[in-house]
Amino acid sequence: MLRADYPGQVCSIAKALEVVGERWTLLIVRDVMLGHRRFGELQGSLGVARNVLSARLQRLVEEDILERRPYQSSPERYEYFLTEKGLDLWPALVALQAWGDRHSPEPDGPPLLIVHKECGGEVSDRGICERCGERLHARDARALPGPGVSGEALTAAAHSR
Amino acid sequence: MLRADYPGQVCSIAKALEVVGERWTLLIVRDVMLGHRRFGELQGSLGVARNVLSARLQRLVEEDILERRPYQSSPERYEYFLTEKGLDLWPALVALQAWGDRHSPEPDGPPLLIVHKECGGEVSDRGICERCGERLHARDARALPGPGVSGEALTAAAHSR
DNA sequence: CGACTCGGTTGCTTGATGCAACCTTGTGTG
DNA sequence: CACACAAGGTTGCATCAAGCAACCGAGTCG
Repeated sequence: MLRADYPGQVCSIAKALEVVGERWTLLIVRDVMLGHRRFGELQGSLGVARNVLSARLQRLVEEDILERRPYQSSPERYEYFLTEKGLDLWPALVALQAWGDRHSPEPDGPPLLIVHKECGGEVSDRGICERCGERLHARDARALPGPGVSGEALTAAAHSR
Repeated sequence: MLRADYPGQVCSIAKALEVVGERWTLLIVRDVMLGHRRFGELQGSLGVARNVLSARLQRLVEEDILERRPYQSSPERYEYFLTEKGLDLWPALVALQAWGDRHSPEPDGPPLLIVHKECGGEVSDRGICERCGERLHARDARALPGPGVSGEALTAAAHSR
């Protein structure tokens, strides 16, 4: 997506999409949620062009969705973490994932399962635990490889390629 | 957003964004949910370029998110309606709107309130009625101008500019 | 007969994206 | 010491999508 400003729109969806509606942005957020924190890791996992990734990360930090923290000095190297604002995107991502699972399903089932950390129940499209009924937030849930994920993809993920 | 294909991604979020992640697409879906059904109406409301709107509508119809129905013949004129697949995007839109409201609020409050048709209760970011607790779908809810919408915007909306 | 409406399409310009090469700071190897 | 390699970018260039204005075709209105 282009750097999207939607002039004249009063709508909050438009405002949200101005930030997270650019191409790659939501996928970057998802990847950070899944534990990818470093530039190279994100680049390899997403296959996005490096300059574009660089621009998106900068914008996400500016918008206070990601935080950039050094994990070593000399040479300085950085990791990206989600802020509270970034973590708050979780329900939207869960809803999108559920929509994708429902309407263009993998033959063997969903590639990624989201489960409630505490009770192990599956999480619904509304971000609510199907087992215990609790209304969850990003930190309450964990993603597991689902039945639809292929062997090679798993291996690739294990090597965090 | 560009016509986004995210090669090599197994993720359902990526699959969802391939379709609805293009620039303008989600805003078009939102607009149709709000009752804008015709080409000119959508174009005026969104301010999107006509060729882009045309391309998006075509793609949305191909993807079975919208349905194109004639409402008169000679000359043939068409309206766009959401399919079930399109209506299923509602939870994602609600989540995005809630995120926008929370993290870049209008000074006077949200521009658009979503309420449960039956009981009039406000709808949470999870698409659940705050009053009666029911888990809602697109057809169960209605959007009302909220406190944050300015007088002129209301007038403009009334004239469906 | 000319102006207007609706729902587009066409052509041109601008700007974002994809790709490969390069840079900088530092470590490991022979 | 020279060389290769790693991480995290930046730069330059080609391509493709978006924005804009003009046009089109079928039909209605005055």
